[in-house]
Amino acid sequence: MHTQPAVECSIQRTLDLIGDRWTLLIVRDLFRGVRRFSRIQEDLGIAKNLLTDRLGTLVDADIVEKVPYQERPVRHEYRLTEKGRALSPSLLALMRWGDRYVSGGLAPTELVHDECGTRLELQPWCTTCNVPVAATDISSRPGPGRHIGTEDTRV
Amino acid sequence: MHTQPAVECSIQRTLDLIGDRWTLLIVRDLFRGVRRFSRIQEDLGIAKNLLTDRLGTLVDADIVEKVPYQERPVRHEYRLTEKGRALSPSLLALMRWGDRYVSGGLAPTELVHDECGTRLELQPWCTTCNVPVAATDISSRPGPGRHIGTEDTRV
DNA sequence: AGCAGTTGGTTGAAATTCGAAACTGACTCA
DNA sequence: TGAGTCAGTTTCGAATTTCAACCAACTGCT
Repeated sequence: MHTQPAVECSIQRTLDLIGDRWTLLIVRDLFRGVRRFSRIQEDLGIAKNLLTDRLGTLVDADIVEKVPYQERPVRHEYRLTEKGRALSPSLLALMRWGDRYVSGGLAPTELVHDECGTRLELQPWCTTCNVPVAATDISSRPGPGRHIGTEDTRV
Repeated sequence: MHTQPAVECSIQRTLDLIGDRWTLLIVRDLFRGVRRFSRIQEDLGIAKNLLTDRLGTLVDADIVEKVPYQERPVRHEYRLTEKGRALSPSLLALMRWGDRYVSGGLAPTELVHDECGTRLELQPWCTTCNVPVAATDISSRPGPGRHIGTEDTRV
């Protein structure tokens, strides 16, 4: 069996993995098609040794894969795996929050649905009631991945 | 007029503000009702000087407010503002990602709609087509908050 | 063949940030 | 009076990050 991290919170587990100052920005660049070491490095202004380190962590975590795009010399680019692409809702949520509260409501970049051009929103959505759910209408309860502890807390 | 940050990306602006190792965990604790300095400190295991610093940043950014909960001695607790509560989709997205990819599909904690108990999901949703949108069906374009630069890139 | 240029790094020092523990000050309660 | 709590501040050694230089493999140009 594959061992679970000790901490009993998926937010914390996630942030332990990708919650430093650079990692999500690297993932954002990969989403935008910036996939090569040197392009990412100059785009972000990150130190090269840190980029080496962070990309290694992402590859180890199976969020990113290193694929050769040419032989002689062998050069690689970094691509998001399915696990990495699954971070898109998180990035979109952070982006929409920034649009609204840091960029003063004026989005520098809009994300749109390919097929129809509609700007995308991201809301917790109740599939039963078919309504958007506000933060104040959310409760939490222990789920199947809980090993110990019982407390029911409000979100 | 209120000055915009120099960087032309709401993800980066957001992460510059709250993208360090502790800040989102502090916000998560506030969502969970852990609101006092000492409770947050022992819950997270964060050094007290850092907690002082991060809470100060959050208050300055109007994400958190410091409200007295008693006189003699004056003691304060930290509460999320509306801006802070608006981070719930981001936290939910990170949590669902962690549930799926770090916790092996077994959520330690489930977030549910108060009124009906349905577990909440978070997906980019196209309000025109009324369908969930996958990462591969998203494009980006410059929005009204863009000052310079023009590139249209794929997400 | 010789040489500059590109890519994707590694190495090592300096600056910055972090963490643990000690200390403070205002107050309570016995 | 004395012990305890809460919300910090200060201090200092340790860890992390940054910055710059260096390197190796290969290219294309002359």
